[in-house]
Amino acid sequence: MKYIDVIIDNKSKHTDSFFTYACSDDKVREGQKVYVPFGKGNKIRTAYVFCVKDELSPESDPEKIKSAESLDTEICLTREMLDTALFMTRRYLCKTIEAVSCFTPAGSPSKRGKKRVPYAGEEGERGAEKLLTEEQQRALAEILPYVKQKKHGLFLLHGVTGSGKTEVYMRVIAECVKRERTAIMLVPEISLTKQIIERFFGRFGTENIAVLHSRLAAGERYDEWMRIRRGDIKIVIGARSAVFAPLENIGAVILDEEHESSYKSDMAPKYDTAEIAIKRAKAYGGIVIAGSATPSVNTYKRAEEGIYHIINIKERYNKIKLPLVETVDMRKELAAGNKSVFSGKLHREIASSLENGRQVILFLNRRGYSTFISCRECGYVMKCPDCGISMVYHKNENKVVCHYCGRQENVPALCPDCGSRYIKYFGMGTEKLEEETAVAFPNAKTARLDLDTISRKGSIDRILNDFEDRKTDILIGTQIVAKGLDFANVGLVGIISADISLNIPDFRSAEKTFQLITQAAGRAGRGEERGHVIVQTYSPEHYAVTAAAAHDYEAFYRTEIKMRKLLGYPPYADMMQIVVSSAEESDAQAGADLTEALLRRALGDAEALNLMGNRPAPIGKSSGRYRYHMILKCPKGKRPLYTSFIDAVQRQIIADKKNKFNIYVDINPYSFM
DNA sequence: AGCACGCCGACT
DNA sequence: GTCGGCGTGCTC
Repeated sequence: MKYIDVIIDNKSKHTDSFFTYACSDDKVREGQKVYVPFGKGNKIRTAYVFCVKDELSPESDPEKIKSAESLDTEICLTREMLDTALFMTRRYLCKTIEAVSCFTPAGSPSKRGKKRVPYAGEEGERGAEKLLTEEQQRALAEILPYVKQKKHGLFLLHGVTGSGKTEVYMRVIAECVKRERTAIMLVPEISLTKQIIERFFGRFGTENIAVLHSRLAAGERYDEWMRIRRGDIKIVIGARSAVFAPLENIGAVILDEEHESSYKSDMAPKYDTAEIAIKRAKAYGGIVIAGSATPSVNTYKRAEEGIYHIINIKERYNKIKLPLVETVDMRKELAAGNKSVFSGKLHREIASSLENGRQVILFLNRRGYSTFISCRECGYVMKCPDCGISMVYHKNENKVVCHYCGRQENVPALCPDCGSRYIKYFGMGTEKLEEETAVAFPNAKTARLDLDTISRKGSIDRILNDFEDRKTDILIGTQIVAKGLDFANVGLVGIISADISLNIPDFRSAEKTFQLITQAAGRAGRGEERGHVIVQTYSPEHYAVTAAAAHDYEAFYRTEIKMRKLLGYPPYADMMQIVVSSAEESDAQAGADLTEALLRRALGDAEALNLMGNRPAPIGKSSGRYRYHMILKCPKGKRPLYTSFIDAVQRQIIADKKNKFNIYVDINPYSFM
């Protein structure tokens, strides 16, 4: 007879703790999926074993102990997976079962006996190993000894677009496979990664790779999980959830485009993929490689501190020159009487590109509906005096609002800076841009690529194929067009407005702008001819714009890190968003007030100064529930302390069943809406 | 979260 | 009398 401590698979916050069962089957192991009777009705529920004991611990009451019903002999997690799940529970303040569920396959075995290989017949250059550039060789010389010696290490591969980072990843993975170790290749968005996947299939063979993507049916997912767990598969490719692949002896985890926001989960558990990757790799003496042309400020800071080894790749393949990036000052355009979306320069360049038979990409990053208040005369942008963040125009109330602290102001009739009456709110989306493009270039064929046009299944491939086949001349799109697309015939990239991302109400706005300009610019001139990029902006002197135009990451980083330090933003702090929601507005507000009071008491007078907000969240109502939020700025190094306070408050609130509101925490959310 | 228990009002 | 409303409390 064994005794097992299990976590029950149900959604309740009230049962998020260990329960002890007797188990007559001696084959039971830690990590095993089991079925146990639970609650008054003894309904059979799924559970996961965290601990197997021979004796009942003295504090548990033998009278109360029930017996486990049966074992699931198929599914058993490893100790490392359990430990990583527990790490997540502490770090992200999620329920243990939520963390465990990341590691377990949903569903049951696929009914269809044979699994179809999704990319069959699309094998690339089989086995073709490209010759390495000097810089790639140096990168590998630094990384491979870690793999060979089974030594844990973190690497930041900082290389411009087209510098051959993927070849470095593949060589590292080949070394892992050679040593009977495994590897995880993470990409931000699997649907935009066909080229990388095909190269991997070509190099390693389809039978050795599992590609995990959201299109997999539950049964297929289960089958893939089993294939990986059995050890049949050594290489896993996928988006962020692939970091939980049931591999053992992990030699390397690679995060390609590490700066991408999709590596932060926005659903519970709200984990940071890089942190999971590091935790898991470390357990096996494996390495983590974060690769990007525009590393996140957080990661670069950690590289400066020596936590990551930084490896630079400065040269592009075949020494293709980086594109020429020119900035157009839109204030001068207005002064010259041009009110169109196209500056004179961009208009001329588009016309001449089309004449020469070359294609054009127009990029407009219109995220959500955010608009901003700006003076067309002097470039002044209305910012919250408390938060230093751009304020957003709310049409309903006709007010200007800071989405960070909730501060409201009236719409100014005149520019507070220069007194001009040309102060206006702006809003231009890709749809309108497409219309205006059609008017300006009536002979050109245009296509639009954004969330609205790709929602239909397969339409993304059609749009991209048409562009590839030169059936369209001008491709207009949001961030999607800036990411990883590779068209040899694109000579010109126009960034319609760098100001949109610059003025979003977020402390990362400069970072996002630098990344977007750099990534979009990387789409130009991937063939033989040098590409040309035109950036239109009302803030041509902003450091994010000038640094991106000069292809100078260091210059951007130095300015940005100073600002972050000054304002106490990440990486000098963790931003903890606490959201209270309820079906009734009054309950949500009362809940937020109670949460705030409890938190202030737990934090003490000094630390409570870092608790800001407690007001309706910018998105004040979502799926019928009213939302309030507050933000706790946690200074570097105090994260365990602060999370323990929040955890205690959360438990206290949950314990009182009279409370009619929900509370959740998102640590370093990507968006504070 | 479920689910059962239990203490009140409405109805055959 | 008894059927069922949902407030309360517990789950190894």
